[in-house]
Amino acid sequence: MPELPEVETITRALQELQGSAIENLYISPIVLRCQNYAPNNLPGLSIMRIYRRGKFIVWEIGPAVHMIFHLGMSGRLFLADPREEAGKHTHAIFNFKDGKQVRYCDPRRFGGIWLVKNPGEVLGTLGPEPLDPEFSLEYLQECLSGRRTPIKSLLLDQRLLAGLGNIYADEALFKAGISPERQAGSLNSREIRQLHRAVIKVLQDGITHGGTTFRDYRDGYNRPGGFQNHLYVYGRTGQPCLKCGKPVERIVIGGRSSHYCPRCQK
DNA sequence: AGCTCACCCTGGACGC
DNA sequence: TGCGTCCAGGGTGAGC
Repeated sequence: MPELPEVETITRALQELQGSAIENLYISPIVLRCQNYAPNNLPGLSIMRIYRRGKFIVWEIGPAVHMIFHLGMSGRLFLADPREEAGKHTHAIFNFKDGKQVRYCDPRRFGGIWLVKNPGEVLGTLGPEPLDPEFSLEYLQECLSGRRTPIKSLLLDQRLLAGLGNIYADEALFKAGISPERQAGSLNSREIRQLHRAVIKVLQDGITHGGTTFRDYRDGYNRPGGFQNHLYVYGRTGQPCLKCGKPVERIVIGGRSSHYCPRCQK
């Protein structure tokens, strides 16, 4: 389940493609979500820029095309050795004139590829980047104010904040000492400040360790990440809290599993 | 408008 | 060993 730190790690690896020209490509129609530009016109064009927005990876191609990837929960986008056989569930392959190859694989097919002229068509509803100054304490305060929905559900809403997923939302709430079930509007200013700091910190730490490999995630070179060794609550149901020793509990909030310490998180 | 929940999909874990 | 069942979850959209 690639979230912001995983997608950022992949994006950084793929940035070595900036300046490379496309030789040929294959995209399976089953992963092509939207297309207002013909893939046949791509060969010969160069990758101008590669960047991340929320959990999306954007390739700016030629003067006016954007190829946008979302990895869902089992997707991989990585530089591959063209001589190696493509695995099952390889839905797209990009060959570049300098000999590089990128593959897109996604067994569960929750992800997808968009080929559009205007990236806003896909990214337009996203909230601010959590690691940009735009995500200020005041902004978070405004988002939570008056909301009765559980804080956990709100943190996963990409319209308010782009890039947070289940793992880092649980970790941020643990770090801030806040129960995932709390109504968002009930947090006091001290708690909001702690949550604001915690969100930024867990994402930065995740990036530092190259992301979390819980099941499927691999980086832009198809290697696992290292942050799974630094998780406090996610996936640790029944194991002792690393701060107080009380067993970590798992509950379902808004249809998503949530892991928390009933003693450390109020 | 705000909120909850079912749905999409497949590999892997688990029980009998 | 092998079969069946259940679960994971991001984003979307239906329904209350």
